Amino acid sequence: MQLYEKQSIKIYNSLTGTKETFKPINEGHVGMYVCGPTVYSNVHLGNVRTFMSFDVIFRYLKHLGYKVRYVRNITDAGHLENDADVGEDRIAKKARLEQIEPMEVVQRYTVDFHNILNTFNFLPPSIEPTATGHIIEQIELIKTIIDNGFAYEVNGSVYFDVHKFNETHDYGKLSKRKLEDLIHNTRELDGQSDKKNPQDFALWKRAEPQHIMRWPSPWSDGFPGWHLECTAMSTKYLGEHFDIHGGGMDLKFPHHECEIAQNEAAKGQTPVNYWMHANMLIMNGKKMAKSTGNYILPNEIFTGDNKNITKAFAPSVARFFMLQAHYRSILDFTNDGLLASEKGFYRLMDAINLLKDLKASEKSSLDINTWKQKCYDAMNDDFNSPILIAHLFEAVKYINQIKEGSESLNAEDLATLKSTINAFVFDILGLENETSANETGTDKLSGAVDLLIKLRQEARANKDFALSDKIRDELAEVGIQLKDGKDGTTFSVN
RNA sequence: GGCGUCGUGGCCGAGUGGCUAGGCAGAGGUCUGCAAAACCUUCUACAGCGGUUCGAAUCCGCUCGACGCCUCCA
Repeated sequence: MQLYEKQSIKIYNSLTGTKETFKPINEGHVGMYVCGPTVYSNVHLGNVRTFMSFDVIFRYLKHLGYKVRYVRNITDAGHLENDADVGEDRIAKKARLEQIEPMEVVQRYTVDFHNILNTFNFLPPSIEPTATGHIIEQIELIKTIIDNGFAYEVNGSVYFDVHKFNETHDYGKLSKRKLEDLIHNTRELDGQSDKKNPQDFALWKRAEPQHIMRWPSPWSDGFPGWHLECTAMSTKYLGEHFDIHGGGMDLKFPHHECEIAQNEAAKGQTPVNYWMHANMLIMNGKKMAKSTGNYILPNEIFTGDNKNITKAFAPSVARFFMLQAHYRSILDFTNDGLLASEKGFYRLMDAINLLKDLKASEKSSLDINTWKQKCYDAMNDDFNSPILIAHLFEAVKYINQIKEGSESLNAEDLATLKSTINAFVFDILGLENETSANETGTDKLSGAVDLLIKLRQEARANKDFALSDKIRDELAEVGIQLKDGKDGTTFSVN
């Protein structure tokens, strides 16, 4: 029996605006697609937050025993800089500015992206396809959409006919927009356009002569449109109809709306059962923007080399900070918030480090199974990591109380506590125990500190408090804190 | 302007039609040679104005504000 047969998940579906009980198309299997980054610059911290939300969702689904195929693409083909139908794509622009090949840009920032995600302890997705690796699939998809009458060719470019599509389908159902409103609100753009209507979007663009990234197609030497790759790759690896599609809130319109339209136009069915959108990350109460300095690169969190923070933070601290907010809430990234999370995080880790020394009793005074189910209930309720963390702090209290002898657990309950807390903290939230990360050093260190603890104990027995305090205070200065308890002294490295 | 997502105590952040979120910070206590840690107890809330209801911070309406998309930016 798999865990998912006992734990019923509810997911907030952006399409319907309600929480729905999750039921996969094929029992025991989950197909999940998340829109990945465009690799033309360092990955945005907000993007990291979005992917972190789905990393935890991926981890939890796997924990429940689902066989999950998690597809997250890399956009390496470049998009037009605006919808005005003119201008160069973002990757080509970056390449021109830095005087390197477009694929060098792609390579550099793909490596950077993977490095950052590894540092944050992300699990790699099952498949990480690239847009340039699926040009043929995209061309085939365009052909189908043209054949079905929902796209037209003009001067070597192909556009999706939104007005035609809307006659028989509902364009705007995800973002709750009406085509009439879109028409009414569309601005007049200066550049001349081949489009029949401003709401139409490109499926294929003819490349200008200076455009480096280009592929042959039945219509022109050119490149695929902005929204097409996700449709092509999700269909290829997850099928025409799959379970979960995720991404940042900012992608809801037009990107995801267009994906739905492309799928319905090409395959005649809506592609996704559960649409999930992660909310934005802001900083100091405002939108992050390079131009105003209200900005931080993910890497600068680890080095502390940014004026918006006062010190460096461990990757797990930043991860813990982000997971203390629900994925559908706007999260404000602040130095004070990080400092508070850091203290809480290390308190959690200290308690976990105490677990291995806890001794089982004859009887249990705590109801561990109820607590365990509360942890599952939290994650089952639309992956509510903040509630889960609240329950984990409940366990911190348990652990400290057991250590002090005011509460007790029998062997079976103690084992349940250990396995549950390890599963949720490390496997599901993906945190790392920073304090004992380098095990080899820790063994030697603990031997040395244990000796100092023994010397201090002797000094205290002899009422030589000057010496005992010297040992305690000087260890504290190098970041080793002694903790006197009923059963002797332990220490933690900060 | 349109469409979304929101607006919770000193700070961060959950949740909910009537019953403790949690973290950080503050206060008191237990323990300690003194501290720290830990444990116990505890003070600050639900943007504003109306309405529905026996009862709303929770539902509805309006106002104000924030953030996102509509327009390059995750």
